[in-house]
Amino acid sequence: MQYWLLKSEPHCWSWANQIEANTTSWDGVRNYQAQSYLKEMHIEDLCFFYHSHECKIVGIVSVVKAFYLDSHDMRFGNIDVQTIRTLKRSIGLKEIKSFDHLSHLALVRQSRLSCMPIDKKAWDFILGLEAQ
DNA sequence: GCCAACGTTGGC
DNA sequence: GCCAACGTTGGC
Repeated sequence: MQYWLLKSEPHCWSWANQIEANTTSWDGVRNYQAQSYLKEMHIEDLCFFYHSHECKIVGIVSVVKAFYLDSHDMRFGNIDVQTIRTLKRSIGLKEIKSFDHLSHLALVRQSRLSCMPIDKKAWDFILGLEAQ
């Protein structure tokens, strides 16, 4: 089981859209590094759903279909994700940045990356913030 | 809305 | 294959 973070521009695809759709193809990733992470994802992996611009994690989705080529553009591929749940409270980038032991995250180091791994330790810690 | 930090393109 | 110019993303 691996953990990830997926960024979405809320004006394009918001958490509300995700809840309504329940299952959706995660397409439109056009960055080489992000694509390579998509390829590494497996069914049942969990992903934070992050709103860019608002800069906060709002929910959790799971991978329900592994990497497959996009039918319209064979140079790139997608995965499918399913809504798991909304976080009890959203967790902002500012808060994440306030912890030194989270400074290694690509979320902090590579702001432009839209799809990235989250190690289990960081995943558990961030989820723990939810209850506070 | 601005701009830093990338990624991409194309002329050489 | 280098790199200048340009385009894009996302945090602020």
